[in-house]
Amino acid sequence: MCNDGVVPTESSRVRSMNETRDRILDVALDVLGENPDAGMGEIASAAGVVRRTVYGHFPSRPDLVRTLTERAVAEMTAMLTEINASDAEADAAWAEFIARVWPVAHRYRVLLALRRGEYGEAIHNLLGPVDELLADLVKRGQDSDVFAQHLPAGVLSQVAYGVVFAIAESDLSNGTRGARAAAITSLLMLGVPETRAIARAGDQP
Amino acid sequence: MCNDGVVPTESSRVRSMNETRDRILDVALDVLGENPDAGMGEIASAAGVVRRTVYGHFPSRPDLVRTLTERAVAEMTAMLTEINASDAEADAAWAEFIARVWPVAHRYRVLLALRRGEYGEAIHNLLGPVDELLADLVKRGQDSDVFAQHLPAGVLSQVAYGVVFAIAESDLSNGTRGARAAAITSLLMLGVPETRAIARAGDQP
DNA sequence: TCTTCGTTGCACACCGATGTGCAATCTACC
DNA sequence: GGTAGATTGCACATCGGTGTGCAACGAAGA
Repeated sequence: MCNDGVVPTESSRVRSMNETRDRILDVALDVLGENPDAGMGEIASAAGVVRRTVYGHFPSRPDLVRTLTERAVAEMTAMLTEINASDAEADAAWAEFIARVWPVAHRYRVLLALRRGEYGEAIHNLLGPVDELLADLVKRGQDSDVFAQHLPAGVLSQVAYGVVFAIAESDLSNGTRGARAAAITSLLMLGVPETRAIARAGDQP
Repeated sequence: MCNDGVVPTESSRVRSMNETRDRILDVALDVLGENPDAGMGEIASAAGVVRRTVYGHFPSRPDLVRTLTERAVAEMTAMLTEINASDAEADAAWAEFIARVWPVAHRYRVLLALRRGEYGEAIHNLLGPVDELLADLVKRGQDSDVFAQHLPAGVLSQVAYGVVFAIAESDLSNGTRGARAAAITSLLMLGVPETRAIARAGDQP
């Protein structure tokens, strides 16, 4: 009949299923963020669902984690390629990246913790593209003498955005205060002089 | 007879026992540094000893971890109180701290990873004094306008020495190159201008 | 109304790690 | 040589998490 849109196979049936699936993913990001070793049981109850149901959507725990990671990588790469495409100066681009990453940084903090440990290898591979884009941005900044060169772009970018997550974890994640602080701090570490760093961070209200 | 010195109760007996005990602790620091979730079995075999023997020295896994933490805390606090007692400028003191901490930073990296997860609470408490001393040093720097004030001393110190460990983990832990880079990076993040940061880091050969 | 299918609650087997017990073994010390 | 004690090798029980099977329930769809 009125098959409006795409793939309306079953209007309410598959929808509520997708809702629980998404809810499980959302909650899992939260729970694993608190404790990366949380079990399927914890995730299930946090999602208001029975453990058995989680296994109905994700065959195994690694599957769930992988899906989570792929989600994060997709978001991040989209954001980063867009920013990296602009011709803004590297420090301005970095500040914008922090501003846009901030609302989700705390959400995806689990990925940093998960990089070492069981799935470390897999996640590391998934996160590869993000790392590259980040390193590219820093390299661009170093080549244009906006960023310092006391460390190779690869490690500098890693450490710099590790700092962002570290700040995101420390209490003051309320409002934009944390975002500004994170932007300033990472810019300082990248070698941007204090006054300029503050100005760049201020560019993003 | 010749009871030379203190507590020579049994000269070679208890000594070889202490040797294995120390070896277990040393190796455990290593193994847990690679994988904080490593089991007693892994630690034991890495120490060239059977699992049962480890339980002979440490009643339980938490006991082992606690002993490890106490060791680290003792070393760190000793180092920090000494440095903090000097009347050097805050950035010079920080540079010296990094220089002295560097050789063991990679060794104690497990503590950073262990702060979240099972023993998180306990370790956090143990590490309290170290955190305080670090925060004191940064506060001193902020009060004398040597360090920036875009973040409260508490979180700034945490993030700054988190960076040191992060750099220590990233490959280039060979020689003093890494130490210099870590000192410069953390000083930059603390708000010290680049030229001065490089000079301070250079003070420590 | 009857069917479909996601969900539930319970069952179970499996696995790995923890911690303990105990006899056997080897070695430093008497 | 004999003995104490650390170490070993193996046994075992326990615990928690994983993944699966299956009969029920309940609500959307034919």
